[in-house]
Amino acid sequence: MLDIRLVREQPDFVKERLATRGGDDASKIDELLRIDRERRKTETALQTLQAERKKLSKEIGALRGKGEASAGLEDRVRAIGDEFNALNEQATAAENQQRELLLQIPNLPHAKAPIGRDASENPTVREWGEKPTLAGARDHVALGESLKLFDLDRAAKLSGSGFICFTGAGARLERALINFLLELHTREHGYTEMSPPFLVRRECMVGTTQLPKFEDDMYGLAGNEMFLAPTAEVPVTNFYREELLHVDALPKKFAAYTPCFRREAGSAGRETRGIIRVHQFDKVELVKVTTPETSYAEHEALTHDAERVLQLLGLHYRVVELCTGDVTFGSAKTYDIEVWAPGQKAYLEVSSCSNFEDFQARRMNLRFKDAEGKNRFCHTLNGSGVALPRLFVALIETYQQTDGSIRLPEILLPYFGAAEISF
RNA sequence: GGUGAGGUGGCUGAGUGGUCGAAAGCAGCGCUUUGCUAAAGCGCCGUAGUCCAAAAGGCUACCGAGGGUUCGAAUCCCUCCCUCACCGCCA
Repeated sequence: MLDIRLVREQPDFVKERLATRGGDDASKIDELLRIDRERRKTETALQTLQAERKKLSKEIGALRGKGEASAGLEDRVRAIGDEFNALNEQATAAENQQRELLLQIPNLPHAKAPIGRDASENPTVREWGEKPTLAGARDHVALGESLKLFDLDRAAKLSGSGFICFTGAGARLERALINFLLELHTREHGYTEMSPPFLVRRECMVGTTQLPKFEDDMYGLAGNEMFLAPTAEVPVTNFYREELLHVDALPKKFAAYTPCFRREAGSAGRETRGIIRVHQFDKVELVKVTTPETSYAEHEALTHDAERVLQLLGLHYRVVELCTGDVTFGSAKTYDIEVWAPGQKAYLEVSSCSNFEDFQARRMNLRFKDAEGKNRFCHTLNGSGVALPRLFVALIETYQQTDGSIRLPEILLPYFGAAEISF
């Protein structure tokens, strides 16, 4: 969430930055400022009252110690109590209102973020490799069916539409890719592997900004007290929530494989062919906790770490920077990595690498003690490294052979145990 | 799931109704001393909110969270969360 002091001191700047996202956050800022004024006024009155009560109570203690009467004073303190309760209620209400409102307001896009309305205005930052020329390329659904890599019809029988069940070589390939990704990021890119819980508390979902705004997209359990994590970002970023880290311990770098659970409410019919958008998918996620000074350098590095996956697998991709109208709720700056899928004749988003600056850290009270001994909020970052089903799609569509088999890139041999998938 | 013991500052840990924002130790910072490494002595050292134009400073809150009792709560009571130990069940 935003720093209330920044909002208070530079409301026009905040409104201006928020306006680049589109939407009507300016009115929320005005409301926030009104509540903030009220809150502080109430708190000041409350504190004066408390100071009075504290002083009198001490006098009573002193009188009693000497065995003297204190009934008059006690009556006055009792009277203060009623006034206190009323004011206290007001102060608490204002505080809650302020926090709730702050939780609804998105992060300020980075000062240099490209201005734009929606995804169509995202500039391409770079491209790697070339589109393979495949005459009559089949798409992954046809390939998957003929090679029995997955079974969508029977998965629907188990769990409904939008679920995958990998089978045979498909299941093996999925597992091989997970191992390939984890090995790459932990052995070569210096991330610490983490295998976190998939089920997380409500507070964690608030910490990483999935809640309260996007509750409808989440799978909640036990009366929505717990949630199936929609990404490993949630458990991994919240790992140090409410902690004070030492500056020397930063940056923290984690790589985690987890399944991801998403309702995808409202996205029916959009990019839903085959296994491109599903309710449960595997992903290896990269998460960093850094100082404010290094977060942008770490962001570039994290993006490159994710790109390296596609480079090693020889898959053509492009990196786009999300414009102000498309950047996600909590992010200040995001790169999407989109891999080319010849069967789709389209780029598929396989990774979204974001710098949240202190937006998440403030929500989860994640701080560090800097060299001067001052406590400051950390910066948090994450990016997919990468999402499995779409990688799977690009891989089998890119490496399909004219005879219907798939010849895998050599680097996967130790993980998959074979060079090709055929009948 | 049951029973019991606990949750105090960055960490360890004392404190069972008022003078406790909280002893002591460790870590950190500053100074002094000794020819280095090191050690010793002295001092400083929690967080957040709020008042003031700001600094200085003041005030308030915070001893797991939320309620309650009381003139007054780290301390007593209730609920919840978490940790540990033992028992039960179980992959």
